[in-house]
Amino acid sequence: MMQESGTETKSNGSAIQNGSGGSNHLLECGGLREGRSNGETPAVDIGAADLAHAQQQQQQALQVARQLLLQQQQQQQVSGLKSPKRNDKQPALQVPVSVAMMTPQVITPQQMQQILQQQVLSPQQLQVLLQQQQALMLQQQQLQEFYKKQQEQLQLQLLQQQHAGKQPKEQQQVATQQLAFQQQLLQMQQLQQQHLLSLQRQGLLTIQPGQPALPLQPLAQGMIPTELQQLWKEVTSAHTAEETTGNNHSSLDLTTTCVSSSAPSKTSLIMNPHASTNGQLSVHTPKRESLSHEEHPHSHPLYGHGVCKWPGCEAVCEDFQSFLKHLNSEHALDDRSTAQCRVQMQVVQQLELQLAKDKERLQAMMTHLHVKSTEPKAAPQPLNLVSSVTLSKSASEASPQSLPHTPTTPTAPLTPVTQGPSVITTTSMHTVGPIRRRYSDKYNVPISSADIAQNQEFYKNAEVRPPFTYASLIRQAILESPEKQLTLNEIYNWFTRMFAYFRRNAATWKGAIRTNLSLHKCFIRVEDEFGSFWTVDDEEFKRGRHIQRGRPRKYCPDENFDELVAHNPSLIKNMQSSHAYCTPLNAALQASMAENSIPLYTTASMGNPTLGNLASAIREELNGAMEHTNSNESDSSPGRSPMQAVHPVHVKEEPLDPEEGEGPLSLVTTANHSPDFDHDRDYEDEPVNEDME
DNA sequence: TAGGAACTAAACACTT
DNA sequence: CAAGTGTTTAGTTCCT
Repeated sequence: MMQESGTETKSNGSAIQNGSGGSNHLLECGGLREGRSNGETPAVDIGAADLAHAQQQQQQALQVARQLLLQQQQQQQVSGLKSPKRNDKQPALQVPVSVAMMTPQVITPQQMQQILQQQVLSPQQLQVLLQQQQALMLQQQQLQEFYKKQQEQLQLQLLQQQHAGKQPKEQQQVATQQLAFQQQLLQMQQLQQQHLLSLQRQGLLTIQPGQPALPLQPLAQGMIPTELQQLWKEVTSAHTAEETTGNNHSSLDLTTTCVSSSAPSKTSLIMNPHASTNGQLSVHTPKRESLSHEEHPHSHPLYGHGVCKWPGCEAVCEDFQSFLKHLNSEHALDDRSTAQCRVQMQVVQQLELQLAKDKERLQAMMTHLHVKSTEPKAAPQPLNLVSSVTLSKSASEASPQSLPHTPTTPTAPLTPVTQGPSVITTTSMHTVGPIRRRYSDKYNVPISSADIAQNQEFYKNAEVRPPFTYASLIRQAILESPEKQLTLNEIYNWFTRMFAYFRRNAATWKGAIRTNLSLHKCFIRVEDEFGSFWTVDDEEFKRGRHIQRGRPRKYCPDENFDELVAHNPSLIKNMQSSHAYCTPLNAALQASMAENSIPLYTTASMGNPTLGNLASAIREELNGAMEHTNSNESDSSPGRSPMQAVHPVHVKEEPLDPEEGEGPLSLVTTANHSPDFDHDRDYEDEPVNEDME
């Protein structure tokens, strides 16, 4: 079990509470407290987890690159003026194929989600993303330029041939086009390969365990016969079409535009068909190569420095001729080469997808950050938090399909991501370690139902720790309920219902819930004849600090108080916590406060109108004084209601005087404390009052 | 580095 | 008595 815990800790990783080595195990061990011993396991588990995590990051990076690529391509396609017949002809093929082809390397929707969530966007990361994007754009530009040139060349050739005018025009042109196209393909592949390599170098692209040497397989020469066939067909038809349009110049321009803009996607387009029909060929790659070499003998992408650059080959070839020989013999079109090409295509496709998605996300993030940063209240840190939230949102939105959320295996490095979402820490992705995402509490940014709803499906199915604090979640659960109140058990149920993560280790998180309910002032326990339930004082929650350690016990059936409560069942926790020190008047005052701050209780707390009014008056006075005090207290009691601020400290009275009276002692003790509402006295200055009494 | 916040674990008390 | 509930404290980790 220790291992389990370790694993989970890791997997959840940074996300969760990496922190307590001891506590983490509990998460996994489902309440096996005894299992606490763990100091040792962590190390081992961590290793494995780290690996997993690294993989995940790599995948992430891969997808980022892909998305960028894809998006660029899409943009180009859209902008591409008369995108040629090619696009028209094979539009349907592309999608299915690409999807199918991606499968092997596909990141499950969940993983994607997690990745997205995990995306801890530190400034450095943003920078990296931007840089990557820039690099990609540069490459795109290069591609475009290249295609322009190619087109020009092609046109020149055409013109020349037409000049010669000996051969049947059509044949000549087709042949020329074919030549040029082959060349283009090669060049394009080369560029893509370079791009992939560069990605690799940047660490964006990593070899996946199941895909050995993947990145090393260039597209060059990867054209499958069918693809070539398709391509040529298109070329032919396209050319014909161009001819019909007449003007060579205009067609030239158009072509240039089209090609340049849609070339990359075309590649995939053309290739895609292949995926389905595992190529049998009719056209020969060798031919193509030799053709292209005739024109650019030394520019063969697979040949350089006297070495065959076919992935994993590196055979030494004295001269270009021998290289060609070698190429044709060793890397002829066979199953292996085809498979390699296919794999490479998948890689490219994935990269494209990821690029597109990540670009979207990046934009959303930046937009969001910008917006938030302009908001007066938002502090830099909250911004991060908020943005992170948005991040996860956009992530899920961007990839709705990624929501099939089949929970990944427990050992999967999912969690790390989890934490990411909410907490974009300044720690870069590599150090994703313990990112504790505490989303709304800290900065008084309550989770909106939308926040949770956005990823509701995800959290329901993925065993990912939600990036919200317990307090936030509890609040959410309560607020979501029709009555705005829930029993403890109902809160439990909400957690298990809404979050797959809370379907295990019940002892741990249930305990955490109880602790939070007790410690956070914003949670108010209300008793009625049927039992007790919890409500939330949203104002208190928004105030920020919820935990007030050492405050007097809330749960103390004091006689006077009980009576009061009997009439005002909704007397809140706040009151309870301090009632011990207070007289009924105090209670009334608190009730009034509750009334003002907690609409929910208005009626109840107003049980005694007179008291309520009186209390209100007093409260106002108090507020004035307290505000003064609070302003000095700064963060120590921002959320504290005046009453609580007044009696913050009864802290350990019970423990302190064990002799005094057991059992409901706290009540007794507290009750004895200060029968009169002596609030103006600052108890904080006098930590231990009991003794004084 | 200190302090605050969040979390976890645990102990204890009370209720059902 | 056991289980559930509620409170409190201590310790850990993370973040500022």
